Amino acid sequence: MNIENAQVQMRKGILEFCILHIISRGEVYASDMLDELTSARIMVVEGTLYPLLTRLKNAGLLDYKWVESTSGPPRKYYILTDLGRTSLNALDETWKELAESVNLIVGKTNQHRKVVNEHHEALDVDSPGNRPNQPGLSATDL
Amino acid sequence: MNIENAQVQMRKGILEFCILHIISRGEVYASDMLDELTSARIMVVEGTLYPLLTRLKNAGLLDYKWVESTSGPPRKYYILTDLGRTSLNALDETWKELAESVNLIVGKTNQHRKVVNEHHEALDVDSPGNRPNQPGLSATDL
DNA sequence: ATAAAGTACCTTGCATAACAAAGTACCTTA
DNA sequence: TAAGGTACTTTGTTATGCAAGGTACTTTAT
Repeated sequence: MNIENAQVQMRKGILEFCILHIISRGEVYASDMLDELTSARIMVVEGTLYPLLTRLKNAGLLDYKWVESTSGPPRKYYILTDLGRTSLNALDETWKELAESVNLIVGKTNQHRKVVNEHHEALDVDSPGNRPNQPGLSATDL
Repeated sequence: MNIENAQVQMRKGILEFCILHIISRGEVYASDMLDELTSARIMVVEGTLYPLLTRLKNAGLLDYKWVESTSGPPRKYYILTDLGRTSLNALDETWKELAESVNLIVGKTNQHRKVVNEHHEALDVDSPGNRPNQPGLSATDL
């Protein structure tokens, strides 16, 4: 396990959520989705996206229709079903809660760092006083 | 695939990140971690946590020492290695970027909903005018 | 003593999912 | 008609979450 792996893991869970969001705004096909995900700096490849779309279709969250293209093979344009819309609302909640949970834990760490830092400053007779703008220690990090 | 599955997926990626954060604040053993994760409403079971700790240890991000307990079997107290600390900093960045990416996509959907809604209102001759505080449509959702 | 309950850590087997890579098929252009 | 582009699909590998069951140590109740 390396750090890149962990970063990949972190992105994994939210993919489905993002896909549903993108489709919720109107009919799109796979390349449209890849474009938008890329522009949001979420890197996804075809081998991930297509099976995911198939799973969501089989789960009844998506539907699609074939549309002829003027420049290439026909495309599968996806839309959300009613179930897909309901699920997306639920996932909106889940995302909010998840972000809250993580920020709670990260915030607690920053709080801890701050306390430790103040303790060290109190013991440090050579301390020049306040040290504003130290990385990771400002109140806005909470 | 059901909606619960998607919610589980969403939580998956951030587990490692949260564990590293908790350990970064000082020596803890598994039950301490489970308590904190639970209080942050992140549900994890032993069968998930122990293998994860072993993986992080083998990857060189964690170290541990056995400590006798006054009320039960000995405990493994974990600490971060230097590599673990470096990795945590990288994951802090990753989390920030991920949250930004997701909020970008969710925000775009809310923007879209707003436009669609305004369009419908403009066509709706029976419209009583502004409809403040409609769910999911306020500016603060962005 | 000894059984029962509590605590802590570990392992096995299964299901899911991301991804790389290779494949199929259709369309346009040279 | 061959080459290149676009779009969708499939296969095999790997990682991982988790349920369930296991080992081992300690305390408490009988």
